[in-house]
Parts: sequence; structure tokens; C-alpha cells
Amino acid sequence: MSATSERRERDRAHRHRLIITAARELAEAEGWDAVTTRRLAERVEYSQPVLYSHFDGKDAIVGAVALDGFGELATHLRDARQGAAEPGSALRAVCGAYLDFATARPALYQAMFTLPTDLKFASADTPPPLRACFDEFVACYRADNERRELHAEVVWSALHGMAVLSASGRIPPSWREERLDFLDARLADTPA
Amino acid sequence: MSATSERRERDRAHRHRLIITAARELAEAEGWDAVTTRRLAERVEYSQPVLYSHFDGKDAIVGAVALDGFGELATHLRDARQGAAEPGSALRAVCGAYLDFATARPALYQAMFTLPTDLKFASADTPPPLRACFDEFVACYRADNERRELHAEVVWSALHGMAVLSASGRIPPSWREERLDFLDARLADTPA
DNA sequence: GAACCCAGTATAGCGGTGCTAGACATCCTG
DNA sequence: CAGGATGTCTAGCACCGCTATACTGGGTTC
Repeated sequence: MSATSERRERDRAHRHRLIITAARELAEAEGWDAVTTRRLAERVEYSQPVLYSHFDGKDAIVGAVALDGFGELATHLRDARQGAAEPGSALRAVCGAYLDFATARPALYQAMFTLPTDLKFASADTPPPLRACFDEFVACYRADNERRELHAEVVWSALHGMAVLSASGRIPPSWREERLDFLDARLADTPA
Repeated sequence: MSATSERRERDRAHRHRLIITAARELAEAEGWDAVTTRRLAERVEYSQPVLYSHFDGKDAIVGAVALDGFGELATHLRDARQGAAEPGSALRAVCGAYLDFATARPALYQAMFTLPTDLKFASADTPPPLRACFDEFVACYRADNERRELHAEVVWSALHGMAVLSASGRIPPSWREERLDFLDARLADTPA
């Protein structure tokens, strides 16, 4: 029983990932409106009910894509922070990387922040990748800064606001760099 | 022909508003998912096609509700700014009023910022109420500040980010005041 | 005053949605 | 090799946004 059931479980996990990546590719190619359960099923070459044996519903699929996105965003931010020439420029680098991510993968960003998902953010069971993203902002402040978490929250809020307001054309995309410089100048850690 | 047709036009305008307020009330009571064209038609006691004689589609109805929201937000922000004891506390008052509005009317705020609408924000034809909201932030900075518009954009972005991130439970709602104080302290106009 | 006309309304229906019950096949187990 | 569990598909439900078509009742004209 073990060998075959193990293989089945592998196949199942493989198909699980297949559904997630197919949903993401379809969304990035044609937008989330095009991601219907029928089209998704057709794309993975299974019938609709199979999707429901892997996920509780469409929202859960979107949530799985979003979770992937948080994982990628976390590494993206970490790379930017660690690649900064000096500690003082870490925040600026992370902020730029954040907006890059949001504009480069709009569909993914949409799944992470504006689409209805099954992701729970209630309390201690925050998904680790989401926490990892937040921690990248926190890490831009000195450890002895008692309010570094609060600062990180505000920075993240500002970046998210800039991302969605510029994506919907409510603020002009032209002065992106100036906004980022301003944000960095005003919200960065005060040097010791 | 004039008297009756004028009355008809009045009736029509009245019904136009009836649809908008019905959509808004339904959304605020049961969320936007519950606002379907059928339920909305039933609520205004007309049949579905009547909605389409007033609006291009559901998105346009949401857009009309959103436009109402921007008008209300503008006056709300103006009241807060003008009610500030001294010019130096205007920004703080406006920011507080903004978050109050977002948390007090979540469905309305959703229509204004996250739902798909027909509102055009492309270029010069920005809807006046939206421009009025933005101008309230600008007015919190001195007129000789050359970058007051840029500052206003960043403040608005931060507030919007705080509104949606706390509404979705990604940042804790507890430290709201501290975040606002921090935002005001760092982003306010530098005194002359 | 009667015939006409037309704006405005409702009925009924189209193609699509997310989701699921039941029939069916396929493979492991005893 | 039969029995049973596992897994998949077909078919369909209730609902969605939206619209073509039929109808009706008031205003206009002869």
C-alpha cells in the first residue's frame, strides 16, 4: 500500500501546484476576470470538480496564489535590503523593490491585496511569508528602536497606497522616484 | 408638451438618485456581493432593464455611489481641517478624519477605491469631488511649499494603505493613534 | 373624439458564473 | 478473482450581468 499511495500523494501534490501556477499564469496573461473555474479546469486538463478536491473554492485558489506572491515578495525585498551599499540606504532600496514588484506583477499583487481570498490574518496564525515581508521593513530600522514595528507599518501602508493609487491612475506615476526619496527622507531611522 | 415632459424629467432624476441610494444602502447593509441587479431592481420596485436605462451597467452604478462618497469625504475632510485649532494641527485632524471615514463607511470606501468602477481618473477630466479630496490634503501645507502636491500624494497614499491594511487585518487596529501621530510628525510641513 | 404613436416598462431569455450530486471507471486489497 | 474504496467526469442547479422583444398607457394630431 505504501509505494503506490506515496506516488499518488506525489501526483496529487504535483497537480496542486499545477492548478496554482495555471491560475497565476492565466491571471497574469488575461487578468483575474478570465480566471474562471471552467477555464482553469480546461487549462490543467482536468474537469471542474477536481479543483474542489484540492481547494475549498475559487477564493482559496486565489489565496494560494497570493501566498506564493508573499513568498516571492519577501525574497525580493530581502535581496534589495542585503544588496544595499550601506545600512542607511536599506530602507530606500526595499521601498523601491516593493514598488517594482507591485508594478511588474500587477495581477499577483492584486491577488495579494485587493481580491477576496481565504487567507486568515486574524491573529498569531499569520502566514509566515506575510510575516517575512513585514520583517524586511522592520529590519531596515535599528534594533534599539522601540517603535520600529510601528514605523514599518506606516512605511508599508504608504507603499501599498502608492502602489494602488498609481495603478488606478489617481496619482501620477511620473514622480515615483521623488515620492520614494521623500518617504525615505522622512520615515527613515534617525541616525544614532 | 413642456409641462409633462419636465415632470417626467424630474421623475427620472428622482429615480436616478433612488437607484444610487438603494445600491449604497444595500451595500452598507449586506456588502457589495449582495448588490445584484436583480435585488437592486426589486428594492427600487422596478424591473432590471430600468437600471440600464439610467446607467451603462453595474460598474457605472458602483461608480455613481463612489462619486457620492468622494463628495462626502471632501466635505468631511474640509470640516476637519477648518475645525483645527491652529494651522499646525490641520494635517493631523484631516488624517484622523480620513481614517474615521474609511472605517465608519467600509462599503462606501470599498466602492471608491477597490471595486471596479467606470470612473475615469486618466487625465484632466478628474471628477471634481475627487480633486476636492486631494486638495484638502494639499491645503494642509503652506502655499510657498513647492512640493506640497507631492507631500499630499504621499500622505494620502499612507492613509489609504493604513485603511485597507487594517481593514483586512494585516496591521493591528490598536495603534491607530500612534501611527497617525507618527505620520503627522514626520510628514507635516516644516515650520517656517 | 377617435386614431395614432411612441416613450417607458416588463417578460423572458441568453450565455456565463461558482459549485455539487450522482453515475461511472479504475486501481488496490483480501 | 470478486469487493470495495478512491478518484474522475457528466450533468445540472441557482444565480449572475445584460438585452431583445412584446406590450401598455398617456400625449399628440387630424
